[in-house]
Amino acid sequence: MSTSPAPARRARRYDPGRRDRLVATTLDVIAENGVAAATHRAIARAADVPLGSLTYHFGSLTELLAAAFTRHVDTVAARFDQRMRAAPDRVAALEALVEHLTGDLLGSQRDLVLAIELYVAAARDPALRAVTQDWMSRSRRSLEHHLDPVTAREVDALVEGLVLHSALSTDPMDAVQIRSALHRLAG
Amino acid sequence: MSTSPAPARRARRYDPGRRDRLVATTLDVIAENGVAAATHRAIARAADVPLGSLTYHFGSLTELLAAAFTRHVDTVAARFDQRMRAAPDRVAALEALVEHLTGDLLGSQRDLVLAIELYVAAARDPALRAVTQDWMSRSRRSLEHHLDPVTAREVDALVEGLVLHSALSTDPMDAVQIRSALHRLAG
DNA sequence: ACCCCATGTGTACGGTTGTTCCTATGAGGT
DNA sequence: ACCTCATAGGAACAACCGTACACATGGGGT
Repeated sequence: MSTSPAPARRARRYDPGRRDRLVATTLDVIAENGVAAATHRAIARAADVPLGSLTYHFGSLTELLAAAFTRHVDTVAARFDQRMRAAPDRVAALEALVEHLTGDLLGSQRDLVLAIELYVAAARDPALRAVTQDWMSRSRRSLEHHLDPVTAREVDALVEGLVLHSALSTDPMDAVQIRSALHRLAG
Repeated sequence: MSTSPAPARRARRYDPGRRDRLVATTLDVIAENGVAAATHRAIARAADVPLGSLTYHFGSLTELLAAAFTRHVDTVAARFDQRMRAAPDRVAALEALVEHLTGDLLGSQRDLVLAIELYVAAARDPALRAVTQDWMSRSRRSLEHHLDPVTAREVDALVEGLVLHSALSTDPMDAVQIRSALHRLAG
């Protein structure tokens, strides 16, 4: 009778790096079910931590969401900048962009969803808009390695539109169409 | 003592067209505070009707939101198609598009917000995605009056990106830049 | 004139949310 | 060995939500 008195007592203790893990889990939850479903409880469940742990590590839910999106933007922006920087010339840069779009972005449903969800969050919460703007400016700066500022801006807008279309449309553009559009705009 | 027994009793009765008014009010609330804030109670307050009236006229909140977005998309799509159809040739169509963007869309914060909020709603609710897709296909068909299908599609994506940028960015593109980008893509 | 039912109205319910708060615990400095 | 405080843990709260429902009311067909 007294062998197991506590009903599945949580033994977890001393969990360094939990803060980081919470940020990562938050991204997973957003990618899986959207920002709207990224509640304290859903994240706590996914990370297998008690509810109170969230508000201990992050002052508010918005703060946690901002941390998560910031991490994601950092990852994607760094990868993108590296690709653009690695291209030897304008033509190679455009091809790298096509690859980035068709391979990484439109290929992985996860990144696509996260992009849209960031727009959603930014549209709703001014505190998160800073993250979106950071993403947009970094994206533009990466493009400017091989494109003049004006063209970079136009290409950036087109890319944003392509992502949106791909996420919400039933028949997204394929690589050939995307390459053609980019070359027409920047070629 | 008995002169005013009921505390501000609502005298309203017999309100034909209330259903339509609810749809219009819903759009106002969305434009003002976003889909996230478009709750039964907020809409009821804005339309000055009791809470129960909403669920009487619309089976669910999603149904009401869909009706509102549908009305908005109908309005904008009709206006846009008329503009495109009225243009005598390709060049005039592009100029009309510039006007549509700079004048109507980017000019009125309301339409801009509603566009974004529709994306938001569509991203979250599958039932609303049909409205977004309807908008996208109608928009493309309007462009096809003077543009070949491939170009129309590319322009459509660019326009969507421009709208997104304008809504979320701090320094949106001006008419000159937009015209230049469109001509490079479709000129 | 009368009745019916579409419409209007107010309230209540069950559920979920963000956040607060109190208590427990053990790793690290002394 | 001991004390301390950053962290872990769980319960509670007030606010809000969508929806259901019971009841009033009067316009329009008869």
